[in-house]
Amino acid sequence: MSNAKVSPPLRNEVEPCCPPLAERPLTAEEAERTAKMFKALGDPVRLRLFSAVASHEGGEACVCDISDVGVSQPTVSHHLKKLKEAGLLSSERRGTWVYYRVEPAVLAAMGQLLTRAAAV
Amino acid sequence: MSNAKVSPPLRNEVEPCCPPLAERPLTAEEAERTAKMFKALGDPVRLRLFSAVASHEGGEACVCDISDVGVSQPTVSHHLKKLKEAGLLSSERRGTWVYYRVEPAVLAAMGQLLTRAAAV
DNA sequence: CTCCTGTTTCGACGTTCATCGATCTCTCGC
DNA sequence: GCGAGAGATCGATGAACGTCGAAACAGGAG
Repeated sequence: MSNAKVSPPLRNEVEPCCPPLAERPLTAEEAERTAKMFKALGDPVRLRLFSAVASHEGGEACVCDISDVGVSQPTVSHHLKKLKEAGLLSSERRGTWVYYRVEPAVLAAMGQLLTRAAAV
Repeated sequence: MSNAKVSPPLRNEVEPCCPPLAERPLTAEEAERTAKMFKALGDPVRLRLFSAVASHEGGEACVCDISDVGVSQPTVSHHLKKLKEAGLLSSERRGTWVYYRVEPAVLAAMGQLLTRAAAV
């Protein structure tokens, strides 16, 4: 791929992402958008990686600290990228190491999406 | 796994599903179990079907009422089966029609799983 | 019993995905 | 500059998944 220079609006403004599941039937695009986040957490390895980052102090962790999930290093990097694309994690390079941290706003949105569905 | 009778130090006995994501790093089997539920909601069609059931009055709906999601009817049935296997829906036959309803307890557990992760 | 309607199951097909080894980029220390 | 370590990217491969049409199954109506 030769789009190394491309830098589109990749920022996921996820606050208005999705209405509660029990409010009304989701439209096709709402479902498309929301399903991406659930799908990101729908893999055991990704879920472990995410949990490892979320449970680390400060809500952030170096890749080297969480790479012990039973898969190869490229696979870990691949899954972290997926989580980042889903808007659940953000990454920052500090010297030699890369740190990932959770996005609490997105998590809260997903949580309310479910709890409000249960409340009704 | 053959955990016919588990009685470990598991204080959250709400569901057989999962500890909060930010409590500690999930183990392999915890992640395996939890990921199944997220994966069930990780498909746009399934999410629309689930939302359609959840937003219907009484939290239950006939298949014929929610089959308008843009895919063939066998596909709808397939996805409803997946949601049922994930423990998110339950089905009941009443005469000619089959009604699906949401499982509020599982939803609440998933919600807390996320909101507590965000709270920390 | 026979037809009709609603729902599930069965194969099959094409796509997506998780995973790996090899390679590349970036940063630091010498 | 050069080598070493940490992560990311690339290309390939096998498994899992979503989708469909056809057929089977289950009840109600005539």
